[in-house]
Amino acid sequence: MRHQFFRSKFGFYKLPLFFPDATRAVVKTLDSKDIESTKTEGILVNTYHLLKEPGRRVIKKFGGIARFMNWKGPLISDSGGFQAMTLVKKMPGMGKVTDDGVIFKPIGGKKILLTPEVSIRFQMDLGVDMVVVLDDITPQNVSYEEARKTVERTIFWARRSKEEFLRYCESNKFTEENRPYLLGVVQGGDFPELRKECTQRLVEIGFDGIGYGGWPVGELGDFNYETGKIMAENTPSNYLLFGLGIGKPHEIVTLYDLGFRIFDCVLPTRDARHKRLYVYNANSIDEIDVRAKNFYSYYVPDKEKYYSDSKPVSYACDCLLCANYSRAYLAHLFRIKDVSALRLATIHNLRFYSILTEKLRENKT
RNA sequence: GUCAAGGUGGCGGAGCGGUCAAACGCACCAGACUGUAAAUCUGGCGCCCGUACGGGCUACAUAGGUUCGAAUCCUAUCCUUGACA
Repeated sequence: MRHQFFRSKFGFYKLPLFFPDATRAVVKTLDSKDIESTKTEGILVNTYHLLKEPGRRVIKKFGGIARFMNWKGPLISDSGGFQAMTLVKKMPGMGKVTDDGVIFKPIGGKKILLTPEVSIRFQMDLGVDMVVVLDDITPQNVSYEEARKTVERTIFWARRSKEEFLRYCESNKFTEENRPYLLGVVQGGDFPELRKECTQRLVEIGFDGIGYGGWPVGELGDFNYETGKIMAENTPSNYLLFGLGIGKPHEIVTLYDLGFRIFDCVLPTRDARHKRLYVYNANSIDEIDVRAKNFYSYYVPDKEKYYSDSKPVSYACDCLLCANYSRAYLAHLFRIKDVSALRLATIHNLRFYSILTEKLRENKT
């Protein structure tokens, strides 16, 4: 039986949940009350970014990130590996990956050594509900041999992370009931046998769930659902399956059907800032059918044809934007480059995603 | 009225005899964005034909002229801005 609920300091939340990325303890252009208004239940923050700013001391003083940003809901932190790792692998001048961890030197910043232990400790200090192990990301288009190496290192690090996690829980007197979830991450790129092996070896180490790591989409935007299937088939039924960095609405629906229950992604928020709003192809929230073939489309807010359009962006939405303002007004805000355009668009897209998870919860499959 | 500077594509603004359908910016159109170096990036943008390489047509206030060749030089006209009356 798959999990039905996500345990958080603030209670139990029905799955599935989508966690927009509040990488630096803020969903860009929104504050915590805005996020709440979109009926978004949880958010994801990033270890690497928060380690840099505001840093360990401030976090400790507030007793965790939730109080720091006044967020009262599910909270997950990412290991920080993704940023350092993808950047270092893209631009070797910025640092390197060794068995010990990632040494990363951002432009104009000071060197940071991120090890599995450092990552776990800091995430525990953040006081989140789920911590994610540091993993070695399999880059796109690498050989089997190279992919295999990343899997080996991912497993090695996962084991060290687990040990560090147990140590921390013990010395800080966490119990099985109040400790955070620990998530392992599956690598192996597009090699099914590697993903399978990685999944099985993570399960041997023992986690509360595993995440779909690396790049789920190919160069042509084709999503690799096969990996998701392999993960689901090779994990105990009480494991939480997490689609890290996933994804587009229809991808979430498909992975949900495979057993995935947690997702996080920058798409709704970044797209909003880049003038892409998501709109259900329906005339009311009740009429939305997330299993219909093309159940949503994109709306580009500042087109000339909308300059005087008095309709809302969507009738199948009850967000701050759709409930109060016309397309014409939004277009105007974007045209004069007022920051409120980004805020309203972000609020709208987050509400789109929260409606998506609401629909999945109703619609048992 | 006199003198001066100037009139370039939807707008701003380069160019000042050939390599100019005209830099660059804005606007507009299309596309991308998946554990956020991203309020970003890419492409198109006179008209017509072609998927494209390309070809044709009309264009740099208007009308003439000089030249093998003009947005670029000359003349006239119209307009704009500034200075002086």
